Amino acid sequence: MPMEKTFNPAEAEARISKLWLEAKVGAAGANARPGAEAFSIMIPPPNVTGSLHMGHAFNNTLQDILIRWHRMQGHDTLWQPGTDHAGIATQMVTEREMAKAGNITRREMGREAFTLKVWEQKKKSRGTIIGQLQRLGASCDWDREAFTMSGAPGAPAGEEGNFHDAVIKVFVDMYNKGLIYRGKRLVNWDPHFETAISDLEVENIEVKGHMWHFKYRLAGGETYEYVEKDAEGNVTFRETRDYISIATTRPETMLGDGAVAVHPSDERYAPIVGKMVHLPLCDRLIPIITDEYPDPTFGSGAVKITGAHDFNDYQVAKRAGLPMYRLMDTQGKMRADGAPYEVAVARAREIAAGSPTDENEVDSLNLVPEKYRGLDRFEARKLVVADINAAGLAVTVMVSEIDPETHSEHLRLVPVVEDKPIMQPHGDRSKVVIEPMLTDQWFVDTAKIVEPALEAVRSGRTKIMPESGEKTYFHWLENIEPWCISRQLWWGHQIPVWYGPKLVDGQLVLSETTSFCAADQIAAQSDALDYYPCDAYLVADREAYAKAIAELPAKMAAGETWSVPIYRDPDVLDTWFSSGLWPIGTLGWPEQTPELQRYFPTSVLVTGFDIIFFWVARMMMMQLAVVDDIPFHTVYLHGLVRDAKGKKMSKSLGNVVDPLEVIDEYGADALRFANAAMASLGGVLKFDPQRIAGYRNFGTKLWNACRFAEMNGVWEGHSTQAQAPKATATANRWIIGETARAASEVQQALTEFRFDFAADTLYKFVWGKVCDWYVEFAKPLFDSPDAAETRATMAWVLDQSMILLHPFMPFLTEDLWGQTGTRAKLLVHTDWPTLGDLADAAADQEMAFVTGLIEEIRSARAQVHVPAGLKIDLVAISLSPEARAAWERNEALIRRLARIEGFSEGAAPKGAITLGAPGATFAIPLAGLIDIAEEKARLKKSLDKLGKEIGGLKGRLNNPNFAVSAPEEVVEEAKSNLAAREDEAAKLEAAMTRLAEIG
RNA sequence: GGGCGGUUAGCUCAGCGGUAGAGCACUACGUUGACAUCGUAGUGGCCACUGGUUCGAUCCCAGUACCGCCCACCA
Repeated sequence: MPMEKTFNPAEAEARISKLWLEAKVGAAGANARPGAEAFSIMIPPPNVTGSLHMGHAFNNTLQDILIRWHRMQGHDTLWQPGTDHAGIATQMVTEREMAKAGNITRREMGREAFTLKVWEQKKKSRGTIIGQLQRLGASCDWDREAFTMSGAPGAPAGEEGNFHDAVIKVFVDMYNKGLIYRGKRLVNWDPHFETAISDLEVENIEVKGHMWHFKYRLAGGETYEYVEKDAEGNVTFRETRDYISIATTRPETMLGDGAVAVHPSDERYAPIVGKMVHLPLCDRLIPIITDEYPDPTFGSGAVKITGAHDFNDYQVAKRAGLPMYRLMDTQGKMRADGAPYEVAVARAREIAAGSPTDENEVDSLNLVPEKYRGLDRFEARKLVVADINAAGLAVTVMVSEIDPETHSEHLRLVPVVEDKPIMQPHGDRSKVVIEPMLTDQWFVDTAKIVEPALEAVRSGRTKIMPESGEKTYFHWLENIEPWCISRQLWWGHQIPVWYGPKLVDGQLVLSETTSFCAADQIAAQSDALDYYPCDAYLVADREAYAKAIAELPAKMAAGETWSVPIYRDPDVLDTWFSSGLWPIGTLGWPEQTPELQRYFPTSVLVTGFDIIFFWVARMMMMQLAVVDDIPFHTVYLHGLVRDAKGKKMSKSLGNVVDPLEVIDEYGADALRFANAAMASLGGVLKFDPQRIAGYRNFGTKLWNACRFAEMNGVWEGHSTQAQAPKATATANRWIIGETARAASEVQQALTEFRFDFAADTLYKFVWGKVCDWYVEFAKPLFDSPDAAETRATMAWVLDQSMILLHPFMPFLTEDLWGQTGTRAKLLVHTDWPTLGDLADAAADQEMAFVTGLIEEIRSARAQVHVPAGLKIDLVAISLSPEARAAWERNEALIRRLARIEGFSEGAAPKGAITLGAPGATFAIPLAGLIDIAEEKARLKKSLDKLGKEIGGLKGRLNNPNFAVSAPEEVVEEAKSNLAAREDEAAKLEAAMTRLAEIG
């Protein structure tokens, strides 16, 4: 059956995809030579939140190119696929879907039932993602598909695996090594999801804010002289004050202030340091303290200190030993729990006066006055400002106003409220304002594990490219902060820690807790049994635990038999804690599997620039901490895919491009080739559909070259040949050399991860060399004695084209492969060529003469408007022996491609166009056809260009310093260049003279 | 505020010491034993600016301007 006129992606992709899947072409080790080196890539696992976007298509195209390239080279390859449970994001998507469907909420449903819902979401999204990857042509080992929560308790059937075991084991090991700790710290709190998040999950966004100025009055009605001086020490302002002025952008937090801080060197406030001020609206006194933190030149120089709601204040409060009163609940509302305000504030006064307390009591005290309790933090802000203004405690300024009715001017005091852009932290998922919140959380002590991760890159054991990524990596790791890994979510790996009452000197202390970190509940209970002098039993949660503990003393007193309750930490781990283990976890660790031995450390990680801290740095730290080895040898970082104008693709802008739609319209190969061509190092990747269309056309071009070959019997009896055929015809020798050159350039480019160079090389070779020239050369050769050799050459050249293009355009090339000759193997498993240098200098030179001459003739014809269909004559004015030989061997070709009728040798006729070629001068007699003026213009243009070049070369050669300083070969090159240009110019001058004779 | 990158043809980008490149777009013409998803020929650049190094700079160095991205606690 003859070939179709064009490649049909829709039909072929489905057919070939099925073929590959059934043959398991991507299985680990498929097509590996015995004893072959390993090459492995772990897919960056997509989140099971939905479907893949263009960034994924780009990222996975590059990985597939690498994997296919290595697999064809006979290496032992593994491309490990899988997905990420993506805790917060997937929980969010599931809740949103539930809300859309009008179902009950997560809390109404309960943890266990909700988790099952998320597993359903996972299943759905996973199916979409795998389908998309397969449509893109990704040749992963699909039988090894992994999931970051496989094997977790409560996982439905079909979700077996041991990733969960690996995660838990790492946690337990790190806990035992003291690399993980729990503590009450100020963390970024997301009031929407009601969970802590890490620093990296916070986006600072500039918003319009305000700065308010409040007066905190000195206790006991005291006053002081407030004096401002200029740089020379001259007094510029002086007044008697009974207050200190503070500024804030977050007035509602003043309810939790523990002090006012001033810089120790700030003379303005020296008289009142150590004194107490009234905290407005709160019936509390707080001290004026000194700390290095306040900047005396900013605002009033005095800062209110709210240790529980600001990261700077937290540090100051810790240094000064101030109590940190938490004001808000998990939803960012002003607290409404605990004792009435009067009771709480009375206790706070006692504590301020020196009454002993502890962290837990301070946290339990609700110092929010009754009228603000339960208000949203932004509502509370408005009310606090209004109340302060009403109390006359706002710093004010005198303004003059014109009464609109009486037109009389009068002065009025108004509170100072500055409009001020402020950087406000937002949750990267929830988009709500993040609240610094004092809570108990788990942390990885990153300082203890960061050094090997830095060293591995410094020493080059792991290479990050481009180099700028390396700098970013160092900068972040050198300034690493503790990593908060606990999340108050339901979807994720539950922290393997159980709590029970503490034993001090053999005595149970019910008010305190101790922890048991163990791989599972049975192990935890066993640890508890070893620890307690009695039995221990598991209770459902913290509330049940508190109830059981409360009942214990009575039981003990009554002499009943009793045992202690323990409960499990309800929190789950940050998603990145588990994705941080992706390289070893997917290979079966902690089991010492053959795959782990074979494919770890992995060869390359291909991922986006944006994820270097979240994932790359953490994988480095975690793998080195857990198995004491680097996770990958090379990290290839790429930019983010944007729309054609460089705008970020977002649903709200409506410029999101779905990769499946692109594949439907242009085919997967066109998208893939465009991705490769765009993959220059660094920068933004602009997605332009026109470019995709261009590469679709490129595929058609190759297709039609193969179709042309088919029409000429090239494929009859053809079977795959690794070695180039022996050829005598110049064109055949030339294209064989060009093919080998392209192959080695592609090899070099891919070795250096220059996908763009590789794509460019292939495009230019297939279109510019094979289709533009070789196919044309072959036409006359098919009618010559060299026909058989030409068929063999063309078959070989096109085979090589398919092989070299296969990693980039797998569907089209596999389809062609199957339609063209007898194939021992699928193309996906065909040997990658190692051709060496097959260039034939003589053939190259001769073909350069031929193509040059043809282009000259065509150009001349077009410029003097010779009708395209008209055949013309050619006269050789002079021919060197080499040029004569080249002419004679290629006459048929040149005649055909340049539309030449008669050929003669002799003197240049009058009224002719003159053309130069290496070692030869030709003329086209066009009496009657030629437009003298136009031809003169053409010659003049050429002469002008030559003149410029000759001028430049002469200038250089006449510069005495050039000959002295420049390398000899550069000088020689300039000389021979000059000679060639001058020769050419002389020919054109002669032509000009002849032209002048007739016109 | 700190760090990193960019500025080359109308657009998107390569190049990076020795005569400026590609694709797309544009213009003209379409004859050829595959291809109109095509062919042939063309138009189009003070390589951001200012200095320096060099025989020679788009390329190296310094500075300036503008544009990105990342990080950052000025209340």
